Amino acid sequence: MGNAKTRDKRSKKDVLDVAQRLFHERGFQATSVRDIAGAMGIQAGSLYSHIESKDDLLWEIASSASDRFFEMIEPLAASDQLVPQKLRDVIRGHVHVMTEDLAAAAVYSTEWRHLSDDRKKQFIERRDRYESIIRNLVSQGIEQGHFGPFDPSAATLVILSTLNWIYQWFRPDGRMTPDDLAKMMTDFIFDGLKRRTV
Amino acid sequence: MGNAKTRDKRSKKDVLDVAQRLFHERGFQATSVRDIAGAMGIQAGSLYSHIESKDDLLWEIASSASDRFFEMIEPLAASDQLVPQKLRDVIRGHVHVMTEDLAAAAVYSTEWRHLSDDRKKQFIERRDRYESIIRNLVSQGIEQGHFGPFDPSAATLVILSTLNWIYQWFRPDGRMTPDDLAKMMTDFIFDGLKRRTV
DNA sequence: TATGGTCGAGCAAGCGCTCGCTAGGGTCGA
DNA sequence: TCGACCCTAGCGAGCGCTTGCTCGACCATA
Repeated sequence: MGNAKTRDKRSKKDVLDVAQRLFHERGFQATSVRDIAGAMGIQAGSLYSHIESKDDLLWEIASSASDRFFEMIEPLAASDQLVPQKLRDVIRGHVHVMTEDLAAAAVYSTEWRHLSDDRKKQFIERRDRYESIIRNLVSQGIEQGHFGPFDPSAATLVILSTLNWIYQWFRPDGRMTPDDLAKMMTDFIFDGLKRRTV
Repeated sequence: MGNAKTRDKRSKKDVLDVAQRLFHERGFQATSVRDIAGAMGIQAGSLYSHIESKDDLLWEIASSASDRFFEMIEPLAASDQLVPQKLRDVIRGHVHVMTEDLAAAAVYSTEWRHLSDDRKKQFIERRDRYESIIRNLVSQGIEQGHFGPFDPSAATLVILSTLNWIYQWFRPDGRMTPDDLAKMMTDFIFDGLKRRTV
């Protein structure tokens, strides 16, 4: 019937945006395709002119988030900075990738586990590769005497814990900017809570 | 009493144990009552001589986990230790409550959001009260000059991020014991990654 | 004999997804 | 310039299946 609204071009990207917002708010399993369609003002069946399946939706959101983390980390890890500075840059980069799209960050951090088995496997492999880049930095930092004598794997997981929970509490309209958050995260991870009597 | 499998008395506790294990493994929404019953070797309908509803199950798991955190923190916060020592004790206590029951920890950390609206509200209130006890310790530590000049709210959330992600990666059969983990967590949160040249 | 746990059939609602169909816009040959 | 054509985005009915939950019948134990 062609009023103004229906004439707006809807693309796959629109579906992805709505879907990741709802996946963030309610979780993947608790979001039906009717919910997604409803939030776009169309019928459930109509979604399928844009997408193949609900699982594809989750996959595209999760894997493109994964891509963004790699695009961020690879140049930083390959730079000729000292190891502690590289790690600082990576932490700042990770915070920025997350805060730029909190909904995607939520999918990347938790909703991926509802992927189909083979895609889940792929996702985990990629995520482990990302993790190992950070673990290498931590290991090198320990070997070079910059960092204390931690277990590199555990230390890496603790760092990523801190970073991956951000989507749970950070609100872009709060009093902290992403830059504030990134600075705080690096300070905290490097120096901890204690006052330094430098 | 009972010798064979079917002769064992099944209690509500058995259902809760199985349910929280599955909620941990697959998430609340992805676990059907038939899954729970199946894992116990009975039919779905039979579950309902033990429980009222699936929502009740989630509520009892989440709120009894919440209880355990309060039972741990209240005496510690009321002790006459110095503030930094209190916070160390609380961190260690939090790690132990989590590692003693990782499945319950998972429900406490993430699955609570599938509670019905009024119960969710109750849960959040309690969790916020727990959080505020920690925030008070952090604030006092900052005022007394033990800790650096952080925003107490943000610092508290960062601490809890680290702690609440534990259920995602800690495995009780791994090479770290809960005690190792607790020690590492306090060291990390207090001193950060950097080597101290004390 | 009374009771509490279990079975298994079954209900209404919701799920992901498919289907035949159509309105409207763009393209193009005559 | 105009009709014939296709394509895209959407409708809405509905399929096969699963969901949380109910209920009468059954039966071993106390």
